[in-house]
Amino acid sequence: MTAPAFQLHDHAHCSGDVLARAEALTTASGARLTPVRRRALEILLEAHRAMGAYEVLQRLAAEGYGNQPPVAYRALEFLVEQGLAHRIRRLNAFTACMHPGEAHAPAFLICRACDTVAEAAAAPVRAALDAAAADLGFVVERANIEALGLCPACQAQA
Amino acid sequence: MTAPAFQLHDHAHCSGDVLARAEALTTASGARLTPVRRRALEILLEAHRAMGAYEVLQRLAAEGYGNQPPVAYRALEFLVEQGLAHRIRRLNAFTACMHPGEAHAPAFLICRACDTVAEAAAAPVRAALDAAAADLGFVVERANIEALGLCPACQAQA
DNA sequence: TTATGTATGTAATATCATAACACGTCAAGA
DNA sequence: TCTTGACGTGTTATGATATTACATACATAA
Repeated sequence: MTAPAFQLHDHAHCSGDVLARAEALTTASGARLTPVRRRALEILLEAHRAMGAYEVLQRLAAEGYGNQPPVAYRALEFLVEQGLAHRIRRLNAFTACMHPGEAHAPAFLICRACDTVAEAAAAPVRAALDAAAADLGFVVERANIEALGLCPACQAQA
Repeated sequence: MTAPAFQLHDHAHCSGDVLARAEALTTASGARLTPVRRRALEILLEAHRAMGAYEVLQRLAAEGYGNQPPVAYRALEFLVEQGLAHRIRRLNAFTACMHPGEAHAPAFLICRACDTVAEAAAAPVRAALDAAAADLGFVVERANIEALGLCPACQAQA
């Protein structure tokens, strides 16, 4: 387990808080946060890092859920659609969204040394992207913005 | 084959031009644009769209090169490192860079209807990303910026 | 020529992801 | 009440993507 996103914080708190908001959001939108889905989200929150689908699957299976890939992929896909999790394509992995419900275009900062992933405020980034796309007449619906580099801790070590 | 990046253009010209610059750049940097590597780049340029590694491999194998995955992955990885091609993670695919040598942080605009990929000028996007990262003390080395949406042509159809 | 680094070929395997179908549950409407 | 349809889950099977490890060849410079 790598260090939490670049700084220490009250993990139990942020985790429980997010989970509560996730419940509220899904019921509000008519979606169902079923046991598998809820557990998948909890697993991501507990790990507090990006996890591969098979890794999540393993944990789910250990708790009595199905142990075939679609079980994990479906739960994760649901979470992503609901804005409760994000997919990090560079890592073929998923991570819990730390502030669901708030409108945000996430940008991910991936440390190449310790693999920690942080979610940065990317509204200005998204705005610049929309503008660049508009120049070509392209309309952006979703965007993946992923940066690879060094987190503060790993910079210090080097 | 989908339409070239959102507008018609002299394809043979842009292709040959890029290839010539690729030669110059690699020799200048001490890297070797060997036959497989050169041919992989040509294949990407001819296709003028994002291609999967296995698709490129098939073409290479048909021309007498090795037919195992590493052949394609190594050539493509080389091209990406040299800035002659880009990897589109959302599509698990690669595409030739249309203006190698020019410093640029590419952003890709992927049409979800026709799968065409365009490379947008993303200097402002990258600047915004660097700034957001700096707020967290993170230093960006490489970035993948990929947008999914609708190209002008497909917007017109809808 | 020999040593060294780099490039390529190949086999084997690891990792990631989806299609297709069966079964169960629940709620809306006949 | 019965039926129907939508949704969620489980499972089998397979497809698609990517890498490790090792062998061989080839260039360059000491």
